Amino acid sequence: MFTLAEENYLKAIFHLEHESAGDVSTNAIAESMDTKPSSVTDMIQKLAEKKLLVYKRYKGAQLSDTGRKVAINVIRKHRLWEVFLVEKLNFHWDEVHEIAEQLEHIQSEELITRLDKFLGSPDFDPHGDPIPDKHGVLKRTEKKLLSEIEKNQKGVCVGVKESSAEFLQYLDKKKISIGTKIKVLGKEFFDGSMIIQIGNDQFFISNKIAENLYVQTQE
Amino acid sequence: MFTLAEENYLKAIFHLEHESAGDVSTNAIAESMDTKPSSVTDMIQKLAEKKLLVYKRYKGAQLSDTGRKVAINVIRKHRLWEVFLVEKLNFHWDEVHEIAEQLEHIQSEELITRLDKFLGSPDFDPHGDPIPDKHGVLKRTEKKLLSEIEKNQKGVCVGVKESSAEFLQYLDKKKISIGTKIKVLGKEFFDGSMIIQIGNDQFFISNKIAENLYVQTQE
DNA sequence: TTTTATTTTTAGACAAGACTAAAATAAATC
DNA sequence: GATTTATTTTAGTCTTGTCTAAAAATAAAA
Repeated sequence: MFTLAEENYLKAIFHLEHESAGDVSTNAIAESMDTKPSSVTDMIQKLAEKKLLVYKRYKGAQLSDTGRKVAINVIRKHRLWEVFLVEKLNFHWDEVHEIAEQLEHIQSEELITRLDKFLGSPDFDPHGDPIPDKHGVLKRTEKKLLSEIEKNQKGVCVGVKESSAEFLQYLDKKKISIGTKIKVLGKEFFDGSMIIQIGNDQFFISNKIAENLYVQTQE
Repeated sequence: MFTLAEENYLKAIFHLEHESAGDVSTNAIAESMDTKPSSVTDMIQKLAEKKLLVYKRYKGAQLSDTGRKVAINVIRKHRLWEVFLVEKLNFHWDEVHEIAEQLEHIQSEELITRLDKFLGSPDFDPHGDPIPDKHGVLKRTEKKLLSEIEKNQKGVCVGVKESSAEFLQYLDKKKISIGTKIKVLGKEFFDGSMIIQIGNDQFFISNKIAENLYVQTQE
């Protein structure tokens, strides 16, 4: 249906639309896709002709409803494959992105339907990002940074803000992953550091960590 | 490492080399890949420059050792994914080819190592074709056509010769699939038809069926 | 051994998707 | 408001992989 390049552009534009309001600039797309602005102009003009986005010269791009649908479907596939790689093939959550970037372009509705079922229709990927359902509907999560949680409150780890390999490896060492339940036992005012409890273990974490970890607070 | 087109050419040439002896002709490749001979000439010249095959003008092509290694690796991936689709996602064996054609090009050694392990290192794909191991070694099967089996001999169904959707569906209806044990109870001389036993059921099959079903006779 | 037919290759063109260099537009500064 | 700076677009080129049409080599037939 759509080429690999087209799908990647739509996906990138979708993500950029959610990072800041308004139209997405040519330069922003170029930077996020590690390509040149002139190449981006070429492509968004083609995508505009195909009605996958709305484009005005010098004014940036904005996904159309159909364009958004395509983007969300690619993201759904990406995240489902990530679950597969981590849950079934025992990859670490910091190893799966590149492979999922390839798998997300496999064309077969039936495949994704069955994969979803096989995985138990997960709502979140291994990084805690929500997986859109068949109709593109995302489970809305009220996720906060761990640093925003008050003393004695609990939360479930649902993702990370900055996903550098070093940070993910730190979390791995501390046995923190998606679904890990965290309770804030104490919070230091002057530097934002915390004492937290995971299972029966209690330990200290710095503000830098707490500001990069998303948790979902229990209603 | 290699492009999608390159991998497909190498795979096609590998299969053609096993269908008949000698160099593989330009026309044969073109036909098997549903493309034009001139396109094939272009590509095999490029592949020859990359030392993936040996090519002499007007004399056809022949895979080099490295070319064969690449082809076998693609076939390994294709067949492992077919096992995954049938065993884990419950696809029918006549639905998986197209999807596996896409999945076979996913680039990640680690992925295939883990997929193989996850599937229990299968020796055969759902069509009964052998799956090359990590080093490209194929389990040698002494497979015969069912029509070649003598009365009172037994065999295990390992594959089909012509895999048209109609034929595969016929087999499905008769509950014949890979691993099915078949015993020849009687053989009619003049038309080659047979009475066979599968489990506790006995039934009649025509020569046309018997000539399209591969079985492995027990040593 | 010519002639004819078939196969294969070359030459030239095209689409997708990228690039560089230069021009056009918009934003920022004086 | 004029000018400098940054962003975006155009024009032209390149690579990959394909095609058509025509030429060249091989194989088959007379």
